[in-house]
Amino acid sequence: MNENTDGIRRKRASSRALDDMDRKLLGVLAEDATISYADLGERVGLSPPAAHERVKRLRRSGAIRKVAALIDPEASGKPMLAFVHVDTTGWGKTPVLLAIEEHPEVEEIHSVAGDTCMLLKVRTESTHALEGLLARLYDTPGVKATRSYVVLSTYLERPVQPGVTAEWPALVKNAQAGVAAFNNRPG
Amino acid sequence: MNENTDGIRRKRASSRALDDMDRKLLGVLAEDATISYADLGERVGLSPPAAHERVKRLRRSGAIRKVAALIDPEASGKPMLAFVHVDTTGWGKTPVLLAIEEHPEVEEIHSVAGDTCMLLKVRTESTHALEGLLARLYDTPGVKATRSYVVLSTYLERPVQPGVTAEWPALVKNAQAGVAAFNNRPG
DNA sequence: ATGATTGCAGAATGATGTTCGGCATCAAGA
DNA sequence: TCTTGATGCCGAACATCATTCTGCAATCAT
Repeated sequence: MNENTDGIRRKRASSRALDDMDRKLLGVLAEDATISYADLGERVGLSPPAAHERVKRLRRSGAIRKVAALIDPEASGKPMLAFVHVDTTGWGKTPVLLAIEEHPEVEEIHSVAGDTCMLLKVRTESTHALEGLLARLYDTPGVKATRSYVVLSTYLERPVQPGVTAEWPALVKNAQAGVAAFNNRPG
Repeated sequence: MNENTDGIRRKRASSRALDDMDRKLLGVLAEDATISYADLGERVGLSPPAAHERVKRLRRSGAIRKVAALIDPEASGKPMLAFVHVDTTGWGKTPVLLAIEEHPEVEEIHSVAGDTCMLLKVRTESTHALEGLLARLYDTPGVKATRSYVVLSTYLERPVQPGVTAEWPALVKNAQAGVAAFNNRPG
């Protein structure tokens, strides 16, 4: 066997699975990326160069997409948040819908399965601005209807977290099923 | 008048409105916060210390919430994204619902206006993990029903942008409003 | 058993963050 | 109009940190 024993594409050096140390590093950097490598290394139990090496690898591999300043919505003048469900006539309306990403108010555009076609996350200055955005949507050919869910309070909003829940209590019927599911995981 | 003329709480030094330079800085830093102050200053037309001073102010004022490493969802082992609408019996179920934020799969929890009470953004390892999370939700007292919108494709997903749309074409009823909006534009 | 590879620590170096002093600009009040 | 205070910027100095290099230890494969 010219391959490792624990999977098909392990050890390919540029896209390896994250180990515990990587997740610890990501956990710290996801919270504060301005930390020095000395402090970072101390937090995870690594020397500064070792921490730097692993972070560099995480960046190259794409595990760290980018390091960015997260802007306060209210400070940027957009206190209103809403999720907009868009129903279109037929499929393939995505290209024309993507035009609205020109507006900095639009933060997410997803195609979803369910009783709606597209889902938008938008952040606007006011109700008027939301109305303007909806008007812009209805001007788009193929847009049949929209339903807006205006956020009243945000209790949690954070970026992608490095951790995963190891075990979902209600789903583990027996130990064997749990182990089988674990071994079949895609990562 | 011991106050500035252009508003109630201008010039309070710790929470001032963002000017054009601030938005330019935020625009750059929202994309890449690893840039050096020398390059940052060059991008916006400022000396390194001046850029540093303004960025420091933006951090102190809270306009920059934090500088964080943005993690690739697939690299962290959570390729599945879903929005979950939660219907509860009556109000005030938020405190018990907040317990699920323990799971790193849960990225957002909002209370919304519309035909549902709460809205969750969750990112899971698999459909099984999503099922486990839903089971966890149904175990929560007061949860009546959930509707999940599984994301098929994500066309856009970005953090809060510094800019705002100055003018919404469909909303401009007369020239005067348009000119006023134009003059107030940030860019 | 042995050679190759990987990952980490310590030290040196270069780049960068950060602070300081001085100057120009602007607004308010005499 | 002149003065006074505050603000924001620049250039230079200084301190800190990122980054690289070398060597060593552990691991895996032959």
